[in-house]
Amino acid sequence: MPDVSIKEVARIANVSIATVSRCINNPEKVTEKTRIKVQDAIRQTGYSPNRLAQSFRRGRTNIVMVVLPSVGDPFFTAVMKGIKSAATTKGYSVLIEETQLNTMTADEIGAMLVSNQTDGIILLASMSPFGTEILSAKSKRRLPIVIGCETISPELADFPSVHIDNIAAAKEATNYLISLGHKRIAMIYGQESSLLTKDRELGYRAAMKQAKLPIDPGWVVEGDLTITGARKATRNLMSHNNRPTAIFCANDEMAIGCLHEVKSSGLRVPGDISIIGFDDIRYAEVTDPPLTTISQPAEEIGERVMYRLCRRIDAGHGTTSSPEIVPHKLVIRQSVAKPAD
Amino acid sequence: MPDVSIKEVARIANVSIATVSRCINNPEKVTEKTRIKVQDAIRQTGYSPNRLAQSFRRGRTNIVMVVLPSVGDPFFTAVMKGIKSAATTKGYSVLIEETQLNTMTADEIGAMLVSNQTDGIILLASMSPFGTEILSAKSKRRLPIVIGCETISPELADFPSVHIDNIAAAKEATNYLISLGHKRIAMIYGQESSLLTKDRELGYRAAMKQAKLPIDPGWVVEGDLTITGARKATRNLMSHNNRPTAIFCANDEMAIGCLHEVKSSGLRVPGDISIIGFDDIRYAEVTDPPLTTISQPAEEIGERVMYRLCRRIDAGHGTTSSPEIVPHKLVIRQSVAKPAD
DNA sequence: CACAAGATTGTAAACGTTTACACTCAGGCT
DNA sequence: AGCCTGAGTGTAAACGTTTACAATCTTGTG
Repeated sequence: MPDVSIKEVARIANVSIATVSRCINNPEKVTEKTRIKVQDAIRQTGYSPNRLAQSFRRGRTNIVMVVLPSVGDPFFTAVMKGIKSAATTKGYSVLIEETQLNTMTADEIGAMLVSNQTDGIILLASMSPFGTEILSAKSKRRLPIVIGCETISPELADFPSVHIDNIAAAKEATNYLISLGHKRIAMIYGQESSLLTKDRELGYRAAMKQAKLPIDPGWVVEGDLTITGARKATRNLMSHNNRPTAIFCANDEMAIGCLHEVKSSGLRVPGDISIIGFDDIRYAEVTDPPLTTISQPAEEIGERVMYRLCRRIDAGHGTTSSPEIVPHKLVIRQSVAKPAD
Repeated sequence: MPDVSIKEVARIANVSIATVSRCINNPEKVTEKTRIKVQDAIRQTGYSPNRLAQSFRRGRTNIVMVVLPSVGDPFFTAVMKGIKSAATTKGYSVLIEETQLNTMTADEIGAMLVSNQTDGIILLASMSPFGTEILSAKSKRRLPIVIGCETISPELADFPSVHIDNIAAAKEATNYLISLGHKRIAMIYGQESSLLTKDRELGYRAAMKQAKLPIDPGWVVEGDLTITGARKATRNLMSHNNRPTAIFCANDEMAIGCLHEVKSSGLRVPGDISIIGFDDIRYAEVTDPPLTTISQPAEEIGERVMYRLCRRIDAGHGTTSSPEIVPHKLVIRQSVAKPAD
């Protein structure tokens, strides 16, 4: 049985195609008798509506796109989990695009936004290069966009967003190190372009300033959010003549790389160097030593951001666009101790 | 400027809509003069074709769906990377579905297969429960499906697939332990339902048999492919009265959990217990000690499987469906040593 | 019993493309 | 000049839905 359309069902059930359509979409508008007739015909033919035609007619695909830095990052996959679970209950499928992969140029993403292949977009990556692209796309066709995890750049300010208070969280992490007596505290941040990372750096600097601790410029290094990037950054830190006693990493992925590198340089963690991460990915508790880190409610962020998107899709731009701040938490494990000296 | 359709462009360029369409899709069938006229009109109006209408008309979405056990698993995300890179060069978007998440029932996946929202499917999860669903869907509408990583179950035998030789690889891993003198070798496998895991167990058993080493039934335990599952399994193994000297884990994720559990029980790796993993995820080299494991060319598998799918989509079912075996490699790091006794 | 009102169903248009087919027109041939 | 060819273009149908509107049926009421 090849393509069976609504017409065939109508013929078999001996009703009009309109009735079949109503049977499926507004069953309450149809007599029980005909409903049964039609359902029988549907079963008989194995009919299922052509989604392409539906999408076309309704102007809705029930697909949303999520743009993230990397599907490999356990933190973002945790967020994805929340997104997908919400998406499923709302009847959406999820299309994934990575920015890291360079798989799509700004133009292509822009094109995707415009050519309504998707009903809405969740941005988990700041994508500064895409900023303008998005804005122009948005004005062309008011495509619902919401932003997750990232603090929003001024140009995107009128999009709804869901995230923790990155500045406060980073401050808390740094303060924890300070409270234990650390004075020489380094930080490995992400890419220059990442706002999220910028905020965490801001928090770190604020905490240091408040404690009146100086920051050696050589202590603040870029790690591009990957293990390998962090290892390289850590090597630099280790060879620094004014070596820090603690390192704050802007995400756990980097903290894992950092941890490994410190240990393989012969130093002990936390004996010689304390390390604190960010995100609380699931590997954080099985590192050696288990990682002290800032925990984000990743899955919850995902759910909320998806529900927020749904509201945008349904209600248009009438909805509020104020940022939604979710709580973070300092999780104390064993990678941080008092400084030796 | 709201929705501008091909009609508007035609009006402005003073040609028929057919000509506009041809200008876009078959520029060579149109005079240079009209081509310029039309392109001007397109620029002027900011027109971009309605993808929904295109999809509907052409019966093609240029979207493929990949079904995997969990987006969180670094191995599968590595495969995804390959898939996405190939997909992009071929002009496809990628839709992700997880089986683990239970986000979709078999019925829903079946429905998705049938209602041609996607042009094809890549299965990275064996999904035994979906087997029949898929088959029926396949017969209803010959939807291109290819299978990656998994060995294929008999019922899916006529689908193309790309994977390593899991049996041989597991055998190699086990033989490596045996060659170092281990005699009491345990295995933590995945879910019962996972064929992939079944094959690895087969390889393990074959190697043990060949070496004439007995397998204590208590040595072969289920770990459901997650860190926590593996930790639980490891605790069982540790408390076994005939404790193994080496543990073969069916994936690295579990090996990481296993490693952590062994160490926190006070035993040393590899001093007291050797651990070998499978997949060579990126965390494998930063564990303590770095993990000896079987490496799979994950990204390559992803690319190949995607290209294979493209061929299926283009050529229909005429294409070959023989499995494509890619090479694996034993990566020796430091989690395995000679047994103490 | 007739009629109004409301519930149910049918008719047909519309969504924006692509494409088979028909048509026009220029230029080269006999 | 008439004819043929082929390139370029236009006309109109088709894809499978949804839905406004019209038509019909049912039911309750005067």
